[in-house]
Amino acid sequence: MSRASDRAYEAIRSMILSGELPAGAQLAEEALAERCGVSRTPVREALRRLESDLLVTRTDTQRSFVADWSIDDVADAFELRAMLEGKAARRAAERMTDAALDRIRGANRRIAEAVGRPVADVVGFLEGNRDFHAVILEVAGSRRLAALLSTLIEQPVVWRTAHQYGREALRRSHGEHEELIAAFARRDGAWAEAIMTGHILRAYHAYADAHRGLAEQGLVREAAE
Amino acid sequence: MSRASDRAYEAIRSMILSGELPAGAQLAEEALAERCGVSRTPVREALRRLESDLLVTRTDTQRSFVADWSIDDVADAFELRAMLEGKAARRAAERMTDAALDRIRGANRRIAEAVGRPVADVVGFLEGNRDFHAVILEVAGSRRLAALLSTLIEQPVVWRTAHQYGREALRRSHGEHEELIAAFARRDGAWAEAIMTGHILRAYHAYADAHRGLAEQGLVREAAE
DNA sequence: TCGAATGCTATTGTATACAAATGTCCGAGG
DNA sequence: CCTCGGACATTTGTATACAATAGCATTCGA
Repeated sequence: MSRASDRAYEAIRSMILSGELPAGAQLAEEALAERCGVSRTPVREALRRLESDLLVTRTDTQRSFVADWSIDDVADAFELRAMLEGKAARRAAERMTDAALDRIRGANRRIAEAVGRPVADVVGFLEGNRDFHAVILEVAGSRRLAALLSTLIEQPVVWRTAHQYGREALRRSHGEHEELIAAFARRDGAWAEAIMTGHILRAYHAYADAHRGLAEQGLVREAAE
Repeated sequence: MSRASDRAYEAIRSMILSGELPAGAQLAEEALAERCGVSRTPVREALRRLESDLLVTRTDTQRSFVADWSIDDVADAFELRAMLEGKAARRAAERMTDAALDRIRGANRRIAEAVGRPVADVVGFLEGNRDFHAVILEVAGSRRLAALLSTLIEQPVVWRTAHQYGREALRRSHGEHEELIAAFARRDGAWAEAIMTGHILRAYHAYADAHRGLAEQGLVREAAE
C-alpha cells in the first residue's frame, strides 16, 4: 500500500460508487488532489487505475470524466461476467479442496445471518457475497481470469441499487449459493458452471427490474443532472 | 498520443516482445527513462500500462520485472481467449453488416497473398490476422469484451515463436477464416462461435508443439538467463 | 448576423528534486 | 561458520515547477 496513491484511488472510487461524483462529471486532477489531500502525481495514477476499471473514461484530449454506464453497458458487463464466473466456478469445482469448501460454507453462513436479521443487513450481505465469490476465484487458480473479472465486479449503478433488492432476492441468492456448494462438494464442474451462470444472470435481472422500477419513478437519472 | 509516455510504452513493450528485455529482468525506472530518452514520469505511466497488460509484474515491494509466462500461464491465456473470441464471433455474426463482411474478406485475402508468396511473409500474415480479428471485435460491439481481450492477444512468447509456424499452419489458419466468413455471411452465431473457439485452440496447440520442439533443442530458456 | 481568428484560462504532460523505502554487503559477535 | 545489525547504495513515491495544449469567449471582419 503506497500511501498517497492508494488513498487517492480509494477516495475517488468511493466518491464515484456513492454517486457523490455523478456520471459525466469532469475529473480535474488538481481539484481531486486537493479533495484527497495529496498532490497531482498520485491522483494521476489513481485515475489511470480507475480508467482501466472502466469507472472513468477519457476523451481524445485526455480529459477524465466519470463513466456513464448505459443500460446496454450494464447488460454487456453482466453477460461477460456470467460467462467468466461460470468458467471460474467450473475450474474451482475441479480443483476444490476441503479447506476452501469450508471457507465458502462460512461465507454463505454469514450471508444467511445477514439476511436473517430483523432488518436485513445489506452491507453484511454484500461482504459475505464478496468473500464467497473471492474464494471461488482463488480456487479457480487463474490469475488472468481473476484480473479480467476484477474489472467487471464492481459497477457503480449496481452498487447504488443493491439496497433496492428485497429480502426475497437476498434469500434466493443464498439458496443458489447452497446449490453451488453442493456442486463443489461433488467436484462437478459442469454443474457448478451452470448454476453460477444462472446465478449471475438472475442477479442481472433482479437489478434490471429494480432499475426499471426506479426509472418509472424518475429516481435514477437525478444524480447525473 | 501524449508524446513521451506513449513513446516509452511502445519502446518498453517492443523491448519485451522482442526478447531484448528477457523474462525476469528488473525494470528500473531510471534506467528505462534513460534508454527511452524521457524522464521517469512517463516511464512510470508506461510501466503501469504494461502491468495491466500482464507483460510486467511487480513484487510486493513495488519493483517491476518482465513477466515470466509459464507454459500453464500461456495455456490459461489461450483458454480464456478462445472463450472470449468465440463469444465475440457469435455477437459479430448476429450483428454483421455487408460492409464489415467485405473488410473481413479483404483481410483474409491479404493473408492468402502473404502465405502464397515464394517465401511466406509472416509479418504480412500477422498483420492481416490482426485486422481480421479486429474487425470481428469491432462488429461484436462490446467495449468491455474488447478491453478484456486486449490484455490477452499479445503475448511475448507467442510473438517470438510465431515465426516457427510452418506454411501449412498458416494455410490452415486461412482456411478456418474462410469458414468463419461463411458463418458470418449466414449470420449464424453458434456456428461462428464454434469455429472461432476451435480456431484459437488450434493456434494454441500449434504454438505448444512449436514450443515443445524448441524446448527439446534447449532453445527456449536462453533469453531468460 | 455569422464565422473565423485570437488571446486568455483551465487542464494536462513532463522534468526534476527530494523523501521514504528497500536491497545489499560487510563486519562484529556468538 | 553462521547470523544478526547497521551503514550505504538503489529504487520507488510524492511534491512541485514549468511547458504544452485544449477549451472558451470575445472581438473583428465580411
